[in-house]
Amino acid sequence: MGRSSCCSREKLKKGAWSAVEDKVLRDYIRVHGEGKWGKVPKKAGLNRCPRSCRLRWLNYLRPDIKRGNISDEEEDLIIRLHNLLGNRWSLIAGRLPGRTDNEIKNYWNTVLKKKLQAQPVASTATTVLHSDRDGAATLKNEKEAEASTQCSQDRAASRHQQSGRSVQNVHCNRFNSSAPAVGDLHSDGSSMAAEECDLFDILKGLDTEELCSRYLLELDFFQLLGSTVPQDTRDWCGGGGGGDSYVFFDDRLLLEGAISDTWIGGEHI
DNA sequence: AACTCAAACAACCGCCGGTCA
DNA sequence: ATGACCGGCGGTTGTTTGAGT
Repeated sequence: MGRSSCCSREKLKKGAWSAVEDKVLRDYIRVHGEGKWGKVPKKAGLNRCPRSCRLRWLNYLRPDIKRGNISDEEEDLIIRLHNLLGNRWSLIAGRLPGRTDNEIKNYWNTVLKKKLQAQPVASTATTVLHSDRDGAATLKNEKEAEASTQCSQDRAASRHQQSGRSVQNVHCNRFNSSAPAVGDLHSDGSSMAAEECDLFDILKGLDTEELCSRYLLELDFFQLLGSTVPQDTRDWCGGGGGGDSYVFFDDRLLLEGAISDTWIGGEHI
């Protein structure tokens, strides 16, 4: 399995792209469209490997890419989605129109990770659940905490089992009590297009391993998958634009006494 | 002005799953 | 059935930039 780098296999240019190369690639894709990356370098006359072309297009040249700083709302959303999905950058990026997985990954690794680490309660795998107000939902020991976070780590581990690569940066911060409320995030309804936040669409991106936390399993999660999606969830997913009743769907998964209390912070619903 | 260091960003790499000949 | 290829993903590395001294 695997393969040697296509760039090193042949004598292809590596490193930063020049403006000329950008233009050539952009023009080529404008005419021929995306896809068939294997043929792009030759046809476009670029001395680059196909993967490099694809990456350059996806992460930089695509016209719908939003350049510039990550807004507070976007940052909030990234944190929340990361809580839920772990390092599934492409899935997270799929919820942030105009942002690439690479951009989000970089942002997480350089900014958010430090921010969350600076908040002692927030984000380590062994302080998964914590209530700093009444303590009711605090996990009493690390084993419990680890059990609830193991699933996403397992997934990452299995992904890397064969390669023997160590698993790093696999976080499971879904009970991050410092995370701001989604109601704040979406109160203007602007950070997500309606079609972008369909509950089922999001759930499609998950697998059962992602949901194997004992806390999640204790909830009647699958009921959510049936026809009884709560109205307020639909409201939020519809991007209804305002209102105080927005409840993110994974809040639902956590809405059990102190858990939800902890995660939501109590002031937002 | 020169240097150091950290942050930010772009790009590469290894791997996996799907597809197709 | 099999192997090569392609597209995609996440982790890591290299380079650039900017702040601080």
